[in-house]
Amino acid sequence: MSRVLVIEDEPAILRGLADSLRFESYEVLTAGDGETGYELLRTREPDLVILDLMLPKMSGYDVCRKARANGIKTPILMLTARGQEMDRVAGLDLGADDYVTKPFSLPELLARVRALLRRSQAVAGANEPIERLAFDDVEIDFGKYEARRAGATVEMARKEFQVLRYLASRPDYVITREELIEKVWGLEKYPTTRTVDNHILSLRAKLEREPGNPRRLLTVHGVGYKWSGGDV
Amino acid sequence: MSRVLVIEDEPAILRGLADSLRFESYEVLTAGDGETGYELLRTREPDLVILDLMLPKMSGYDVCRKARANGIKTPILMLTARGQEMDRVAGLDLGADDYVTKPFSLPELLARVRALLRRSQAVAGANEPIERLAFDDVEIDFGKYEARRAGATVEMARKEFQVLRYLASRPDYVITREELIEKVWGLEKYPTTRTVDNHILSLRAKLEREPGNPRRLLTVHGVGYKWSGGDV
DNA sequence: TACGGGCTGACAAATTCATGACAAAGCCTT
DNA sequence: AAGGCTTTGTCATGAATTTGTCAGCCCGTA
Repeated sequence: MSRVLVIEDEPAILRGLADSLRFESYEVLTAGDGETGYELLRTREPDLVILDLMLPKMSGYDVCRKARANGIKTPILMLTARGQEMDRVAGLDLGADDYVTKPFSLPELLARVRALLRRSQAVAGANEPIERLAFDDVEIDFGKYEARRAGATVEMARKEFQVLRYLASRPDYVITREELIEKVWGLEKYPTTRTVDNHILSLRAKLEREPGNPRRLLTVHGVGYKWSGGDV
Repeated sequence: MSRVLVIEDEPAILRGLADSLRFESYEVLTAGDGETGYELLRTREPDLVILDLMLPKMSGYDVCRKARANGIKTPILMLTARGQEMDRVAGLDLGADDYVTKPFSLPELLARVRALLRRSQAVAGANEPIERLAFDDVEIDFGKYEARRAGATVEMARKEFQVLRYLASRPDYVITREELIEKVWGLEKYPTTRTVDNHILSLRAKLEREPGNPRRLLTVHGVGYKWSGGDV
């Protein structure tokens, strides 16, 4: 799961936030002042920062500005006390991505956290996931989660779509099982490499002309699998 | 570059927006009340309008409605205060193209501005909210919040209209519960994903021929739901 | 106060997914 | 070319996750 850094000086709020976030199974880092917070932001590379505006040693303002000035693009969710007279637009102009006023509703804050993370992950995708894939008599649309073969719908499970999508996004490159697990399953889950084989197996059964003698989903012995895009 | 009209009565926000937009090298027009704003919209033909909902003399609501009534198709980005009693989708009903709740994140607002401009320059929107939907023996008018089946009125709750509308605006594409919640409910409210299921359930009960074996409102296990528009 | 809409929680049902075992295939050494 | 070790194919099975469904509660409105 994602790593969230909370920088907040009021112990009660810090505690509550950290607990709630952990309950939602985020990894949580905390800091009680701006300087410590900035160090953690810089060194531990969280996926999201929840940043109070009023902090000892270095204000949230400054943490935010300094982070952006140093090219740190981590999404920042600002916490400010209501009535804290601050030009909101200007505040966000520092580079914060969203904004919640204290006292805040915890569900709302969590919702915003999720939304920010979702958005940042959507952007961060290293090599563009492909939207469509066509070969032989098969057509696959990853946005619709639809697969057809010779016009007929083929039922595929989510993991199958994901595995295939990842492989096919880098045609002809060999992908190790470890990489596949990291990218498709994420870092939290860590199934056996055997599991990957099974998904390959069922993909072959559904998509290959001769599942026992694959032409598209190829094994590279001792290394991993690859998607072969060329004509066969 | 594009010309943007900002209609907003709070000077601090107006100023901040105008500066930011200019910094992004847009040409910016401003108005502090609805009447002036509407005049500028009519006479200066901006490429985009950022429109506050609460305005002196003529509300953003009315500006929007009047503009559309007069055939002005300029994209409109609505600004609404949080908690302001406004239904998210209903806001779009007026003919606004997008909206942002205050306090908003400036980067997000700018992103939406760019998106709207891009969209308007390309072909008219891919996933505009739809106004009407007809299938099998069912007819739905989202503007009027009316649904009929075999000619007889079907009572549907507002949330049901909204959920259906969002799904049906992107036929065949799988929408996650999270996205549905964000788009229909917004981030201030954040119901359980279970809630989504219930609305789907009741929609199926009202619209599907065989609610237990749906043909239109389909589940995509592990991902979300989709509206299937094709013939069945 | 009654009522409909809407949210939650609980449990059952459905589906996907992970694992382990064993067979088959591949690779390397001799 | 044979043997031995490693890697992969394949399948059955049970665990885990996800969804369907329903009853009950809360809330704002008439």
